[in-house]
Amino acid sequence: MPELAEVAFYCRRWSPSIGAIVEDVLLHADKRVFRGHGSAKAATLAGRELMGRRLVSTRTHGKQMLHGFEGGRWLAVHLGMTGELSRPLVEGLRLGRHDHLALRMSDGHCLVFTDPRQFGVASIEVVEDGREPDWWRALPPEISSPAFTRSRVSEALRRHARSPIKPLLLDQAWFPGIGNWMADELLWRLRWRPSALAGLAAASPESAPALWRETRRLCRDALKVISHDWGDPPASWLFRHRWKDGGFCPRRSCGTPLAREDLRGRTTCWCPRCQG
DNA sequence: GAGCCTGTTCGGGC
DNA sequence: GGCCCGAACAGGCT
Repeated sequence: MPELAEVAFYCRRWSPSIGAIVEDVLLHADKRVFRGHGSAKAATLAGRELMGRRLVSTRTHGKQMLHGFEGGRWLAVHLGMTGELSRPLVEGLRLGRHDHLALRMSDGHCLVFTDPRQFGVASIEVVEDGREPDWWRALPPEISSPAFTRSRVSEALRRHARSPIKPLLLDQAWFPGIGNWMADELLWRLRWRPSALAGLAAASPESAPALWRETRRLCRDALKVISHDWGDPPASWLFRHRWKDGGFCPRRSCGTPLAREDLRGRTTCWCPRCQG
């Protein structure tokens, strides 16, 4: 599921345990989600670094999450396609076969990372200088940040002029947090055809500012609706109509049957009339 | 049983 | 080197 707003939603689930101490670490080190550590033994050793440490922060950056513990211990989580975070009570808890990491906390809750398909990643690291890990500080500007500028959007369009616009929107180096449904929503709002080359947009002076504005607006809207309680976006969004064949364009006075096809390996939904 | 899938990475080709 | 593309990863759900 997780794109920007869903990631924020899951991250928020752990934050009530900020201030609590890790009393036990259950880690299935041989699982694929710990591939960043190189070996199961290394993953187990890294997991031990969290023992006895207090959770001090949780944050997101696009689809990335970073949980900070005392003493420069960090737990990074990427949810991949099917990852989730939960915070059940320790009492009576039985872990499932896809619960790869569970931190038993001193507040009586367990911080659990689940991911059946294991496209997600969990990794633990120690950073002695008291700062966040280097790779985290090197992430591209978040869409909601001032560093995400019109000229950056314009540069993305220019640099990838020969790529269809939709795959470019999925590029986390330029649009961190945008995933498949957000990309479709954005293009539908802009009335751009997903297969149109980015260079076409780059050629028109209004395009980059429009894309910049709508991207920021969509992120804001999605966070508002989804990140607090996983609310469904309103029926006026493409979101509600794009999941299976047979949907209709929700734009007032359109109602055209939506097209749904594979583009570069990703299901893509658009309105053939509005996005002609 | 077959097909589908809200993500990322890697190797091949141009 | 830069960029574009398809394949691969895995398991639950329809």
